[in-house]
Amino acid sequence: MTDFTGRILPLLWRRSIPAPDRKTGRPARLTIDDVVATGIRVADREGLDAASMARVATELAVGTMTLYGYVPSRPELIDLMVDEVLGSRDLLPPAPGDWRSRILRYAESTFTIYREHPWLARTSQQRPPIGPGMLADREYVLAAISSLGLPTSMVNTAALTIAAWIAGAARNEAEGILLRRATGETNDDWWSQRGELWEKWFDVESHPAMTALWNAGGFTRGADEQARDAYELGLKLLLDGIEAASPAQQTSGTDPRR
Amino acid sequence: MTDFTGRILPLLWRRSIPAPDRKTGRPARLTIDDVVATGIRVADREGLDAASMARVATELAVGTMTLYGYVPSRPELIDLMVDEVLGSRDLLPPAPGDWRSRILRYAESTFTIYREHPWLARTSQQRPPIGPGMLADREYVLAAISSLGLPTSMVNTAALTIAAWIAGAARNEAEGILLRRATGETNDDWWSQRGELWEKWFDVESHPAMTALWNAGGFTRGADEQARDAYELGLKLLLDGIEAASPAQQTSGTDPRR
DNA sequence: CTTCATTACCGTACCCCCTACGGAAAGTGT
DNA sequence: ACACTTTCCGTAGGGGGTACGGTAATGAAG
Repeated sequence: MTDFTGRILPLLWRRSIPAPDRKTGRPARLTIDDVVATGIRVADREGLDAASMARVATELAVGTMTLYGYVPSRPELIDLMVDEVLGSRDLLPPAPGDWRSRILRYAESTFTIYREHPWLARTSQQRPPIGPGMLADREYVLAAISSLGLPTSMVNTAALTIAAWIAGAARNEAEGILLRRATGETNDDWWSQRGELWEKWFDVESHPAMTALWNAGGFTRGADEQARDAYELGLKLLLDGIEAASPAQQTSGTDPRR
Repeated sequence: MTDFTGRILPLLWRRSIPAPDRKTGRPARLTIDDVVATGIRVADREGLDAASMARVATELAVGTMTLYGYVPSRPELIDLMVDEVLGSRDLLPPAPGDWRSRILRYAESTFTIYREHPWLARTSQQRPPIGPGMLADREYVLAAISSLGLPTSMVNTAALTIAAWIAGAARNEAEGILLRRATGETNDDWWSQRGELWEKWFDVESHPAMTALWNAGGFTRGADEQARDAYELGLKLLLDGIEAASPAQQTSGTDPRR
């Protein structure tokens, strides 16, 4: 079978390479894409942990060890799943309009994939799989930022800032979805259940700011709404600040949304 | 032994409650604090996965199942570890100075605990353990924001925004530490290893913005430096934006740092 | 001092996971 | 029919979490 010597890149970029087209030997029953797609399907429905080697193999009606002929090990399978999902976004061709609406489209798309594949929230951001999907993602953000005319040294910084904010919010939402599935209660259910016990242990004396804000009605919105508010505030501040740092503002006036 | 009926709050708040002081029966060899402290110690040194029930028990020279007399199950142990660590910060009494320096102190402190306990990056942000440590954390941020005089409806939103940005950056850094430990290579090592293969698979045509930025020297800084730059840019923009939204600016002029 | 009630300790067993190894199986070409 | 190549996968070994039920250690009562 294929010899993976610690390298996952040929697998990530397998579609850029002509298939080896073997003539001899026992024909394979599956393709890598079958394995990756099944992993994604199981993870979508039952979470990342459920997408075990044994489970994916069973789903494909194949022995567990057969998968190791397609993929070096489970971590690599997960990398392939991540890149596959990132590559499934319809970001290209670049959205028309100014940079802001392009970023907003990116944000929408990011939230969408995290909602469809909430297990993404449990994969590492550092050292992502360097495959076509992930690069297309970066390219889109960089293209949007580049149109601003920022100094070169700031372009990637600004892109990382915006992407990190959006991904963080999407991950938080996805984490909430996972927890709702796992526990059967929503975030708001959960917080209000604890609310009952606040009376019992919460020490008013040592939490004056929190108490004051509570009494002033500063906690009336639900947890999910608060998270949304924070996301939108942060995004607005970051976009405004970056736009203000650019020499030539193409859009004048304040942003019409909100 | 103690009967946990699905409730972890009494464990989190155990220090606010007088010990039951049993007179009869076999005396316990351990305390919950022993178990939690050992869990933290193991996780600090070898990662969250290493802090298994079996391992923590061995460390305490006790049978695995003995731990279940102190803690309902492993997830609860981890919650207790998280709250313990959050509570170990020296945030109180509130730092002197304006709100900005208070937030910067919070940020420093957050980075410190994530560096000392990088496994925190692998614990959920949504639905954190509602214990004394986590509440003290929130209280500090709310107190700092409150001094700004923002409209009530915006206080918690601003606090969440800032806390989320800081925690996200601290988590990213911590994730890097975990990966360095696990793989033995730094982030920059890792990226430069991949760099060799860019020539092989990267398609210049479909990544014009990235290619242009590369040629302009926009990727000369290392991955960790880029992440730091992005963190600092984001923090500055968020703080500036929030300050600008407050009616009474106590500090006038631009911020002296940078 | 014995016995009992109470509490804590923990060995065993079951189920699930990942994966190294090596032999069996299923094709092609001769 | 045979060799050759490639794929399939059973077995086994090392982890992990935790339910169950028996055993050990104490204070109190007799």
